[in-house]
Amino acid sequence: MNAYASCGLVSKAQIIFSQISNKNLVTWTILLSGLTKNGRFLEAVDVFYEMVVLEIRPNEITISSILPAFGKLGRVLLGKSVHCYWIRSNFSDNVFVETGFVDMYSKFGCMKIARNVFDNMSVRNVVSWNAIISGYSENRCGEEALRMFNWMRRKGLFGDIFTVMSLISLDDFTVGSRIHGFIVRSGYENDQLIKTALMGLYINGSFVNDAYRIFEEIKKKDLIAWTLMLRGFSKSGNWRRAIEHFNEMMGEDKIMLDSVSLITMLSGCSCSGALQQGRRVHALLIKSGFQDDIFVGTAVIDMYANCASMRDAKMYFEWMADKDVACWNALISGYGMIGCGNEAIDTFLKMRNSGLSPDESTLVSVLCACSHAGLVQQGLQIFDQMAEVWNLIPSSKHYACVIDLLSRSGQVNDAYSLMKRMHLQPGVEMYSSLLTACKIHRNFELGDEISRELIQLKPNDAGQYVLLSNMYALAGNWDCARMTRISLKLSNLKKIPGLSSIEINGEMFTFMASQTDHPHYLEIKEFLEGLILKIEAAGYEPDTNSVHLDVSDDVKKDILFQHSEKLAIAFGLMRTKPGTVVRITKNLRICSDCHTASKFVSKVYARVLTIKDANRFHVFGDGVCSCKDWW
DNA sequence: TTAGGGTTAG
Repeated sequence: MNAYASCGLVSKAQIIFSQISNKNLVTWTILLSGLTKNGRFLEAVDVFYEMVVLEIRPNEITISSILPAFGKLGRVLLGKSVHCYWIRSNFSDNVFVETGFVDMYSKFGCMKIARNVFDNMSVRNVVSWNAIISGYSENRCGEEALRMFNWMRRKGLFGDIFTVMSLISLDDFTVGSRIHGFIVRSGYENDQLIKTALMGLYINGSFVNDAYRIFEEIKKKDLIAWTLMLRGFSKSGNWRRAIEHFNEMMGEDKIMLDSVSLITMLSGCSCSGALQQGRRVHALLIKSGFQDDIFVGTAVIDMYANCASMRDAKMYFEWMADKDVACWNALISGYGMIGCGNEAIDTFLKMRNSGLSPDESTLVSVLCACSHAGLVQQGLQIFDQMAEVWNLIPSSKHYACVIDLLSRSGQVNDAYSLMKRMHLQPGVEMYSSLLTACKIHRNFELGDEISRELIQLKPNDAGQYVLLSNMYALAGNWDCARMTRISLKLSNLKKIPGLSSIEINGEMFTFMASQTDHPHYLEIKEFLEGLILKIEAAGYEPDTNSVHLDVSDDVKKDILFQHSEKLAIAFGLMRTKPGTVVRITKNLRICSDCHTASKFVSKVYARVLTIKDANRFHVFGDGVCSCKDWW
């Protein structure tokens, strides 16, 4: 049994176990440890219960084998009762069991208890130290993790590869560089797992090129390294590279895609709006047998929803045999983003009828959908029912949705007082909703008050300065607008540049405003000049109010015509056949002049345009937008 | 017969 279990053939071990007529504690324990060693925690807990029922009293070996299952499954009560049993039974000190408890409580997030067990241990080895260090690390107590690491070193223990992994997973760059020397001295620098973990550290810190350098150093790149690098390209918005990387990865021998790599690629397609690549991945996952995977399925629904293809999203959803809350959430938020508020609410009701209980994200998606569709009454009603009907305490995300809902409908004062009344710390997104609404509804007095609070709350956010400066500009208060711009420059904060992307024949093209060095700049410029003339003839007037700079109207127009959205629209019209949908993704919110221009383009060129911005979808057709100008 | 590590959606 042990031989089979040790090389991953637990089922064989189970067969032998069932054939043993005189089972004893040792045979039971081998089965148990075989299951936990192979990640079959649920079955391990079942076996443990069976032992309890049969009154087979576990010894220290049995207990140290089952504890990882409790930790991984979050079985807090069961874990605690076994801890009580251990104390009551007066077992002698055992480093395996005690370390197991430290690890288990760490996984429960109970660091105080974990530390207490650790402090009371009479013997500790490297594994015990690693358990407490990684516990602090996983529970985001970096300082404490480092303190324990230093204490361990003072005790004369060097630490091993697991110690290094815990410190890397602190995801703290300063720590990363501080322990680099330790990594080199320890000789683990060339370990593949360490390299992968370091890649993750770089990617999370947005140093994608550094991550790629490590990736290239890895001689035998495994699926995890490939997937992590894919996430790196995708997370940094380098979608062209992401798609190339994925294709390259599929060409590698001995690489078999798994659900994680598929989900990572689908998530990239979802963020970028790469529908054609998304469809390819959809076909690929069916070919590789992942059609019944509920995680992959949710990622497919999310991808189609984020590519404005709700028909495909719904089709996949209906086709899925097993659905959990996340699948429903993906569909609901899809309807919300595209402005189909009633469909979102309908789907929400259907989900409840199917017997599933909504979770926090469900309610965020539904409230957000109401906000996008301007369904004020329905949104407020759902918000009021949250606590009573679904036993969900509104989080700051829910408040943010409702504040947005009220603000946009013009009830800015109500929204402001709701924010002041709630028992949570107001977040930046709430202030942003209020400030944008103050701008739209020209409530400059409240806008001024809100902006003061906002700058105090988050003085280091460039976006807030821009918003504030834009509001001053709209109010004609150029002095304040200029001052705000100057303080932004002085503070050295960088605002995120607006980028618009479009996928043409599976290739991604990204544009930045006034980017004259773009390889397609000249042909786009020429096309765009003709486009502007055509839509002007149809009645388009450039909205120079969208340019928040104190310059002449001609310069303002020049700036407007170089917006990244317009460059992408022009490129899309140039490179796609008449009748096809032009799909664009923008990382920030669409500007109001580009919104107006898109409506005219859809009419003059008889094309459907979809623009996904940071907030929602705009579908332009025959001179109108699906958002009904509500955004 | 016993404990610990790198990748993933909403």
